[in-house]
Amino acid sequence: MHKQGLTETRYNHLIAEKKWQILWDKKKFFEISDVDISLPKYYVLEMFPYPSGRIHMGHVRNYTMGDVVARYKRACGFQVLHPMGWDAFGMPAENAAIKNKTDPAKWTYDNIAHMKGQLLKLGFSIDWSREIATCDESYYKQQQSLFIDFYEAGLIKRKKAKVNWDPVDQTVLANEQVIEGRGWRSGVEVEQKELTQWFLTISDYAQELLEDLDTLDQWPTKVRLMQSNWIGRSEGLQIDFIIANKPTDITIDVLRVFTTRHDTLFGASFCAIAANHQLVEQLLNSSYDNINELKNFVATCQQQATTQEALDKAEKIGFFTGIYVLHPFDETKKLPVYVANFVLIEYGTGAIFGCPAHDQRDLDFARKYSLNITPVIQAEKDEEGQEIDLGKAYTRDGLLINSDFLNGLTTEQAREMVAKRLELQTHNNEPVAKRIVHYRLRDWGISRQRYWGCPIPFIHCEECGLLPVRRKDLPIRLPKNVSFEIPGNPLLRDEEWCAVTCHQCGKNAKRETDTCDTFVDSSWYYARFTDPNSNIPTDTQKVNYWLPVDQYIGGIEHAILHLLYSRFFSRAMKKTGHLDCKEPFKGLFTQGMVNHETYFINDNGVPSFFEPAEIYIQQSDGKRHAYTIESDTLVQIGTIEKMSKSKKNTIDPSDIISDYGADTIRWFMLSDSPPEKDIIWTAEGIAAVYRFVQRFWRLMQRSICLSAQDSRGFDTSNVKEIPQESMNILKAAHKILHDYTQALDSLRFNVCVALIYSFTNNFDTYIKEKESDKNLAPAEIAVIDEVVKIMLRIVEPIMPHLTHECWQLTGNETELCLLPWPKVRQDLLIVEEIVMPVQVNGRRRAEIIVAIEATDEDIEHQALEQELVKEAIKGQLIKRVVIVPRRIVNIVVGQ
RNA sequence: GCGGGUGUGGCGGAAUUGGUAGACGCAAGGGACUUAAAAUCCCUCGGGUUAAUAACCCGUGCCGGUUCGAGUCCGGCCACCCGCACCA
Repeated sequence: MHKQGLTETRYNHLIAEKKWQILWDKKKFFEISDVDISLPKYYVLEMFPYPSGRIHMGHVRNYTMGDVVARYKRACGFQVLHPMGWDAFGMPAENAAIKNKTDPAKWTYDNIAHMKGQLLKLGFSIDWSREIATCDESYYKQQQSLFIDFYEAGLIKRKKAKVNWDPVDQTVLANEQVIEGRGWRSGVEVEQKELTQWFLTISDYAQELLEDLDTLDQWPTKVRLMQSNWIGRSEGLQIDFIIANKPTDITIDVLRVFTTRHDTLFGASFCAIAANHQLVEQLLNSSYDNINELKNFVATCQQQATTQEALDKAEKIGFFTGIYVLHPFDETKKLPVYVANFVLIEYGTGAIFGCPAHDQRDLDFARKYSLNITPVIQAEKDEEGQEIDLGKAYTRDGLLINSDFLNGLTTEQAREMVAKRLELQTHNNEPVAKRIVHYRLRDWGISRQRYWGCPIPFIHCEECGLLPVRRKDLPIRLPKNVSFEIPGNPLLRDEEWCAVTCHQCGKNAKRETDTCDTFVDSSWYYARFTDPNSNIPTDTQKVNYWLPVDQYIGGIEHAILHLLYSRFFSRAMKKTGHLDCKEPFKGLFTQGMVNHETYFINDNGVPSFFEPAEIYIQQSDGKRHAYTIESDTLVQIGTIEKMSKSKKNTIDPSDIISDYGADTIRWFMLSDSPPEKDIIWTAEGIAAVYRFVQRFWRLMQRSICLSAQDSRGFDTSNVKEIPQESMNILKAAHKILHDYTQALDSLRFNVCVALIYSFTNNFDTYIKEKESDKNLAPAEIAVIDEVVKIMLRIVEPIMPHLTHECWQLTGNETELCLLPWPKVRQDLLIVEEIVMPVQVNGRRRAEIIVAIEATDEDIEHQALEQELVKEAIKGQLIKRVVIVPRRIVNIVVGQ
């Protein structure tokens, strides 16, 4: 291209993006076929998608961030693993099958094909040769093998337990999948059922999972905290209260309670047990007098709603059993035992002692049943010296009162003293109390009574009992052509599939019909990516080279579920010899959502929503008004919310890619908002980015046109021969390179974007001046060339197609994405002169330009010379002059 | 209730971690080019005093403190957001 012959062209994203995507794919730039374990590695991973059918903006934002990191790290010399796969098992495929009478497998693989096509158009630098879907036989075969290993190592158990049953989805749910008493998918209230289920023994790892959170210094504190709360460690005391008047037919002679407030033991005035406590069960099966009343009460408790509002309003009610227990320090004191609706069987021992003065629930209860309220902690006085409100339980620390030998001790000392004494006290040769650590974390129930999941590789033999399938018989494949017309688990009804011959005794046996929770599938996929075709779950050498994942990126919604399960899985896989790292994700980044405003009309109090595509916006008297395109009806502009089908405020990424291009959408996703915060999608915003894409293209065309002139081999390290203006732009470019690299290292993409905008403005001004200059000096040509190279290289991770297209204009042979990251020239960051603001008593009065080597005396002298400074000082005494090197001058004056 | 976070123009947000608050982008207003539109380019844009793009005053949720100097640190409030929760 020649300067005179230049006619600026518009950048055609449709042609350019297609061209580069084909080339990258053909040259396999992003595939790692032969791993060189002597190279430094970097594993960047984004949470793999569920193949719902279409890519949404959340995916685009997530994978754009990952791609920028991957491209950047490659340029920094790392061997980068950046794979993609599909979390492909799960309910939606089955629901679709029920609705449309399709095969879940076909539905899933069709969706994968479509979504992969969408992802390819975004130009992500993904190693597609490693693509896996969790519903692939080759994947779940290895998962079944892992399952058997875990079983043999005691990491999986089959046990009878109360589980959460979702009556709509007809399956069991893990505790983590129950939100406010409702199934996380179906939204209906879950029921409690006693079933024999498969459990992963995650609770054995509670302490380790908790402690090791401290090592995850590249995780958001928030996520670590959420996990810590979920594991819910509490140190307390388990105390056995001796039953004073044991009724006949009752085998229990002590009531075991758990408490963290044993310092308040002298304030105890009753005990309470859960409605489904063992003692209640025994009473119901005994010759107990009030058996009918008790039955009724238990029924009332079980009907109790578990929603938040209901719990807030629910009255504390109890039923006196007629049983009394002895106070462990004072046998003359007998505490009545109640069945109470606020005591949970799941927590602790399902029984408590109540201390009304220092626990709000106990106080409410005590008031209702006229039980003693004895304060045992001296309440602090408030600011006005008033005793703190007695209507409320005093739950803070303080000094002990009314507590015999504990009087005067602090709460902490009292706890220690109580524990010590009760540990020594015995009943039937057993210590009355034991210090225990209780965790909220329960074992992870993974049985699902569904078809579209990984079959659990076990058989039930009438003779031999429960047996794992032999390895050589793996995988246990899902049956094909299954009917979904009857509700419930199709596997259970498939007699042909269920019937097997026991490999041990040769008799008839039945296949296990439960499948794995899909969270099992996603708990180890990051390990499988390191060698997706291996005929064992992981290739030790490869998995240990690549793991841990250096940067994992995904949504905060997985803070507990997926991330906790994965942390457990890596430990379990370590124990069974499949890999050698405890923590699977070294760095974690949780990105914000993509939001959009909503449009609706009020239809008799019910909002009826419109898609952004159905709406146009007009401005009048400073306000925005929305109208429907179809009929010009005025609609209301609602709140800005997460894009969702129900609010119809979604934008299809594919439409944006065809209208504006992948680079535009990628740039938009990273601009403005910090990556951890939500971003607001606007039509104006995306149009503005597109303007920038065109502007950048024009600027690069013009710059490359200038730099194409002969620079006669000028070397820009000859700084003395570079004219001032060009020197300034070269320095600015290196400063941007420096700042940009720093921002990228800390994933502050929005700052990167702003830096590029800013520098583009400067460079544009500079190029305009140089274009009017007929005879550019070789030094100037060389500077333009260097600046263009830096710009293109650093923008490439975000807008790879556009920058490759520009790079092609320079005539360089090597593809841009293969070039190393530019080195910051430290000599160019050094400034000779600095602008220093001069303050008088902290108020800025003037600015001085000083040489870098200027002494404090020089600076002070120059500062005091300023007219405005003189005026501000006028008549006052200079007390002190603060000079912060390279920053600021502050003159402190006074009378 | 417990735990955590956030608060900066009309909006999204910068601010070298204690050193010129408002970078950059959006929106808005004005202008140039054009028959017109699109596209592009230029200017203004926190509030106030002012002829002024001279200078000064106020200004980072509120009150106070530390400091030569506070958006940044400390104490106390207020508001909003998120997570957990009859957890003993």
